[in-house]
Amino acid sequence: MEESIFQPYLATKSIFRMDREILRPSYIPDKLPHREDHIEQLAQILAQALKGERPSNVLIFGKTGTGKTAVVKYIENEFRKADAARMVHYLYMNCEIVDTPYGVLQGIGNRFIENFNQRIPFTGLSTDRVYNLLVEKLDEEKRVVIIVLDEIDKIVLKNGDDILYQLLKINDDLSRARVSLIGISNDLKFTEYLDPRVRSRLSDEKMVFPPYNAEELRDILTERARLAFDNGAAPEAALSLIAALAAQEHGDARRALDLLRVSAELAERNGDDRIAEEHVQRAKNKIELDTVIEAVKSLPTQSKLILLGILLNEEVGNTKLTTGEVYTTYRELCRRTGISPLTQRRVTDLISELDMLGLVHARVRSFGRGGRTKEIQASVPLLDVKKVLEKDELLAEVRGYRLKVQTTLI
DNA sequence: TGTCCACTGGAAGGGAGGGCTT
DNA sequence: AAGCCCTCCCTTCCAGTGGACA
Repeated sequence: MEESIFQPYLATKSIFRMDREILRPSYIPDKLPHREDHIEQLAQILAQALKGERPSNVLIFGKTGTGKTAVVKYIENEFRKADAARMVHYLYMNCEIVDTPYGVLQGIGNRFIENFNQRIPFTGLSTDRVYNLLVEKLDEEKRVVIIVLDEIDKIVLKNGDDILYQLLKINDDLSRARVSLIGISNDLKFTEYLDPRVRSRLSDEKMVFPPYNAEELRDILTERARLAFDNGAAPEAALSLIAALAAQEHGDARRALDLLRVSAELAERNGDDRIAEEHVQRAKNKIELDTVIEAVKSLPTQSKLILLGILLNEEVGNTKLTTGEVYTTYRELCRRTGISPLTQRRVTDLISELDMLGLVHARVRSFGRGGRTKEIQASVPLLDVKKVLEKDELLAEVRGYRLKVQTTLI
């Protein structure tokens, strides 16, 4: 066969044993190290459902990557196995993606509607209508419905607790079906935003998932590495390093697994047969940069313009900016690109969004007579991000544009 | 001690885009 | 076609504010 340019890459022997899905956070292994107790506790509560009774509502707390979602999905699989007759419906919903009351009701409802044409549309009906439709659908049969609301704090923060109130009292409107809720939150304080009645009904049972420490992370990595790699491809030293790095980042197991996967990919691409410390360090940098670049790419144009404005200032040595300065630069960029400018009020909000995404630092500071404003600073690598921004066709007019250096008088 | 700057961030509301109901 | 309803993105309006300075 003729040599193709792909040949060298195909020839390198993969250090992954089979598909690398095993290292993705979405993969649910048969064993979740250091979460056995939580699984058991949750199983005990939810087992009621198999007797046809409504289990208690559960609230689960824990930071990202502490295994909340994994445990909940694990239980879902167990229900699949145990409940052949499908009396128990277990449905998972992420409130960060579906973040409106309407969306949640619609999402739940559609799980019970097989006929595509009868599905609840994503807009158009009144929320009450959708609720009634949902009640009607659920009550068609005697069944127990367990609804998992992941990132439940997101929806409460945005829309208040009306939707939870509605879902909690849905059992009063049902005669045959029964509904239980499992809420998952990153934020321990989130119940403070709830109406006391909602709070007490929602948290019949509470569970807290503590962050993993380095040792526990190493166990998790070892377990996964055993499945994913051939012997020796992931030496203990490498796993320990990854565990240590991830433990520094608040014990996030998802981070640890990502780091392992990317380290392995880098080792493989390099033609090495095992993961070395160097691969781990490079993987760490790569992940950090990739995350930022992805976030920047998916920004709406207006936010890109604002971010570019902040970076252009940084380029000329102006690192700490006020809202006013950012807005002035932004207006200039709008003028040059022909994009119609937003009001300063809106731009403040967009700056706050950039802050939440971790792309800039913005904190409110008072300069006395100089007024009270945000102090804004980019927190992304200037050159890499600028390159990404300038790829946007809408920003073509300002490619290579530089700000004039301020002549400081003093 | 009070003033006053440059905003902040809440509230209300408009209107576009989507889609059902009658 | 007219009348609703929902969400998203945005504008307008504005009371409120931390702290350097007079």
